[in-house]
Amino acid sequence: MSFSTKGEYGVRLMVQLARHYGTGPASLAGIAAEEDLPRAYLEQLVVNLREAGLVVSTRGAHGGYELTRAPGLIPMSEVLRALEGPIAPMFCASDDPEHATTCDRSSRCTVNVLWVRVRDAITSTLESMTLADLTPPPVGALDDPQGALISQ
Amino acid sequence: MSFSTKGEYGVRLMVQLARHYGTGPASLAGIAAEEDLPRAYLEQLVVNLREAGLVVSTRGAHGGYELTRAPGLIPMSEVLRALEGPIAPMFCASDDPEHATTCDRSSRCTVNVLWVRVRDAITSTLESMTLADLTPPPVGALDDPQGALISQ
DNA sequence: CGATATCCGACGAAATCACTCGGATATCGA
DNA sequence: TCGATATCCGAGTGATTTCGTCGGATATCG
Repeated sequence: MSFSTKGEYGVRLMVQLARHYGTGPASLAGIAAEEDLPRAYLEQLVVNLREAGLVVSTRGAHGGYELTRAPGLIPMSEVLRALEGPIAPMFCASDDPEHATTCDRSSRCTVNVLWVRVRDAITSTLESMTLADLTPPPVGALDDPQGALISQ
Repeated sequence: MSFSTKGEYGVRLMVQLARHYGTGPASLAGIAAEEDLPRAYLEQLVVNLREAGLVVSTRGAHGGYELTRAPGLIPMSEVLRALEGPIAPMFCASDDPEHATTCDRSSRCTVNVLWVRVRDAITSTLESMTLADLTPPPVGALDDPQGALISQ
């Protein structure tokens, strides 16, 4: 019962992009260095983020990736769905109707409600948080009272 | 992001034990047949349930397993912790303090709060449901709308 | 005694995870 | 135009986890 490193690294990648938001594209090499993550692996993850429309890329020198929206407008549910696929604690309780394989026990299954409730708890939590909630304030904002609240 | 078959099969096993609650031990062979699950595999899972104090076993002929408590007194959080280990969507957000490996990023990590909230959403959902909520009422219980026969 | 169970450890195939590698393509500054 | 810098893309790989199976020891009941 845990997210993989795709979710972990991908979220950290997105936080870095949020910190650079508005200052042009940031390269994977730079982010990999800042977060101490394998660059070639991030390359794989960012494909999913791009296909989900969360980031856009600029090729060539001084290229890189940037968010397509302000961090406050990007719910974490969208980020994790892009990285890890549909949120489904069990195959019979996916939030993607396409991947919800109807199990042959459905008629007499009394357990499904458990997985559905767990799924809804996860998705509503992820929907209630945005990238901005995970992004530390810029370096100069030492007297920001909410900054201390986030970093606790 | 999903529970394994340990969680799935184990919960279904527990539901069967709940249905048999109060009528003496139920054998794994019988439950495996009822749920169409591999008996030898259930044998492995039930070890964890026994060690967690959720079931007791009776050896020998006419032996089997039975719940140690009424289904209504068994929260699903306890069942899934026994089957899947500590609930932790990320290694740095385990509900078992012993397994909560302090990550070296903890001082500057802004992402941890996300995993903690997801974890709390899962655990509180699992704590709010008991085995009785997943156990269909017995066939002859038409005059027991509250399911009191199983839940207490 | 023999049928029925739990108990216990070991083994193994298959899938998934967490990457790495090599090269093709695009863009910029000099 | 050249070369440095990046993204893009598919393939491959070793380690780990998952999902079981198997064989046998032990306990209990009739």
